[in-house]
Amino acid sequence: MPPVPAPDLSQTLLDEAYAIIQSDGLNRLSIREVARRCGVSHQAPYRHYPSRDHILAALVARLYQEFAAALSAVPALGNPYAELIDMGWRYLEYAEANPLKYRLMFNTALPPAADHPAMMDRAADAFALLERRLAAMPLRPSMVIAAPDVKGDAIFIWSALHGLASIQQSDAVHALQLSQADRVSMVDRVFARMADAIFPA
Amino acid sequence: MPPVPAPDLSQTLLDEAYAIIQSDGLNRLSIREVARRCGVSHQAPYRHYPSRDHILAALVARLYQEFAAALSAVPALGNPYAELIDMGWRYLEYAEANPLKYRLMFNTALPPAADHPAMMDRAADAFALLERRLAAMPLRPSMVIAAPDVKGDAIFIWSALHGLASIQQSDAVHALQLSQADRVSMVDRVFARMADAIFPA
DNA sequence: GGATTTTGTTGACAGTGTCTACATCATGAC
DNA sequence: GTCATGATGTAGACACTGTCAACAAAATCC
Repeated sequence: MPPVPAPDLSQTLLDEAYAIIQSDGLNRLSIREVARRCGVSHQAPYRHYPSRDHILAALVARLYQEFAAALSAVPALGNPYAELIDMGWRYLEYAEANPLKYRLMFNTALPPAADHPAMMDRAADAFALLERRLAAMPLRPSMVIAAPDVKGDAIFIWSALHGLASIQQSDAVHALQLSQADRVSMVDRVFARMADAIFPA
Repeated sequence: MPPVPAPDLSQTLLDEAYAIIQSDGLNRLSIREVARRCGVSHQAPYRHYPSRDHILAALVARLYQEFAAALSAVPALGNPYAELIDMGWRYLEYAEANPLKYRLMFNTALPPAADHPAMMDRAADAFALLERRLAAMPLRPSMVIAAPDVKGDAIFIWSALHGLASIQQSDAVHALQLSQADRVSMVDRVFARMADAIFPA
C-alpha cells in the first residue's frame, strides 16, 4: 500500500474554518470549533497558526489565489480588447457565484494587513494580473503622445469592477428593488464606460 | 439651574462603542467593555439593545446618517453638473477623512442586514440623496429619446465612487506604492469618466 | 396614593483565546 | 542501536466574553 499522504492539518484547518463561516457566519468562527471539527484538541491549531487572526489571514490568502486563478483562466482570443472584457466578466462572475468568498476578500473585517504580509502579497498578485494584461494592450494614439498610465488605467478598471461587484452583492440592491434586467444593463453600462476610457471612440 | 438633559445611555453606548473600535479595533468591541467605559453594569446595555450586533447596527445606522448629512451639505451652485461633482468630491473627502467610519459602513463584516432593517433604511437614505440629485439633472438629448435611466446612472456613479474610495483606503494602495500625485490623477480620471457617462461630449 | 413599566444591578453559565506544562513520535547524529 | 532534538498534539488553567435569570430602584401613569 502506498503511503497515504499526511493529512496536512494546516490545510484541513482552513477547509473547516471556511465551512464554519459558510454555515454559521464569520462571528461563529472560533479556533476551538475548528479544532473540534478536525477532531483534534483545542490547542492543535496553535502548532500551525499563532492566533485566530492568522488562520483567517491564511484562509483569505488562499481565496486570493483561487480568485487570481479564476481571472487568469482567460483563453487566448488573440484580441487584447476581447481578452480584457473577458477578464472583467470573469471578475463579476466570480463575485456573483462566490459572494461569501468575495466578501471575505474585499468586504469583511480583515485582520490588520500590516500583521499579515503574506495575505497582502496574494492580493497584490491578483491585481498584477490585471495590470499585466493592460500593459499588453495596444495603446490608443493620444496615450502614446501623453505618458501611458497603465497603473492608472488598471486602477480605474479595478475600481469600477469592484464597486459594481460590491453593490451587486450588498443588500442595497434589494433595498433598491432592482430587477434582473436592471442588473444586467448596469453591467453593460459600466463595461461601456470602461471601454471608452481605454479605447478611442 | 436648568435641568441637565438625561445622559441618554443609549447614545453614550454608541459613542463609547465607536471609541473602542477606534482605539482597540473592531474585534475588541464587547458589550462588557462598552458598559465599563460608560460606568454601568455589564447588563445595562441590554436594556437598550438586545445583543452586541444590535449595538453595532445602531452605530452603523448613525454613521450613515452622518455620511448623508456630509453629502447633502452641498451649496446651491445653480449648476446641476457642478453640484453633482461637488457631491462626488464630498463623498471621497468623507471617505478619506473618516476611513474608519467609511469602512464600518461599507467594508466591514456587518451583522446580517435582514435582522437590522433600520440600518439598511439609513443606507438607502444616503443612496436616495444621490438619486434625487441625478433626477434633477438636465438630460442629454440622447437620453431624452431613449428612456432615461436615473437609477442606472446613480448606480454607475455610486459604483465608481465606492470602488475608488475602497481602493484608496485599502492596503493595496500601499502595496502598489502609489504616490499622492497618482492618487489625485486617479480621482480625476474616474471623475472624467463619470462626466462622460452622464453628459454629452 | 399605589400599580406598573423602565432602567439598572448582581450572579451564574457555557463558550472563547491563549498561556504553560506535558506527552508522543519521527529523524538524524553518533 | 541509542539518544537527543524538534515537530506535533494534548490537558489544564486563566481571564475574558455574551447572555439568561432574578432582583432592586426609580420613573410614570391611573
